[in-house]
Amino acid sequence: MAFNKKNHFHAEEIFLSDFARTLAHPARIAILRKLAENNKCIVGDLVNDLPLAQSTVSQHLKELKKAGLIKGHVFGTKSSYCIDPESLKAFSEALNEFTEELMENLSDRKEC
Amino acid sequence: MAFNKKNHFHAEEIFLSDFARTLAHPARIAILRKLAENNKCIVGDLVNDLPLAQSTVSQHLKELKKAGLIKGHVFGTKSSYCIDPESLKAFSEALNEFTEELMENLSDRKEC
DNA sequence: TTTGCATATCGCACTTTTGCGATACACATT
DNA sequence: AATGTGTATCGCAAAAGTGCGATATGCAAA
Repeated sequence: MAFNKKNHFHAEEIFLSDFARTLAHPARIAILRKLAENNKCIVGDLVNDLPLAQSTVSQHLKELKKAGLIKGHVFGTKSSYCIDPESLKAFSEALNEFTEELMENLSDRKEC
Repeated sequence: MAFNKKNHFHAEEIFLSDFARTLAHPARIAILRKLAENNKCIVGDLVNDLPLAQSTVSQHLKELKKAGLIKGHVFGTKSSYCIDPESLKAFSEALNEFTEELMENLSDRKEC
């Protein structure tokens, strides 16, 4: 933001928007898909599957990790990543609660 | 993106990430909350409730509208916005399917 | 019709995100 | 020890996002 106003919003609004931002790139969605499909993936394979440079993929992995959605393990010269199921569940539930909350309020009324 | 590579990703990945991007700002989360609470809101009230200038709020509304999540109605000199329940439902379901898909794959295996 | 009001849009500055090549780094192999 | 391999990090450039004041626009009231 040009002049950060995050402090002026509620914690949960920030939590939700931060999580949404983590998913706000097709590459990161694709990475999560692949990690789930294969349970875990070595970085090299991800790079081969994605239309992005190795350094770029590495950055996206870093962001997902920072958000807590994935975990990284190093073995030898390679390293692999996998989804953190706990974290995924927490995020998923938070988002669900949010949309549920919105829809509940809506269902009471018809006009608009 | 420095050099747009959206074309290289799958349509659904783009759909999901675009939706996530729409939610990726606390102000837009807050706006959705208020719209749901009040069913609809005149812009002036939103501006009063948010720590942002009128022009900025207007821009966030524009983005939410562009994403299809809200609808705008003009009456007289004022205008009001409300959530589009259909669209909200569609988005919510898409996100759910995504996280379900991820978790299903994960539940089969233990190691990581 | 003039004036005022509510909202949208424009123009600009600043920040953040994205992408990539180059490089650093850690481990393996020879 | 030297070399190779796979990944992370750095530094930069370009693009997108954010915020706001100023202005435009469209309606309403006087």
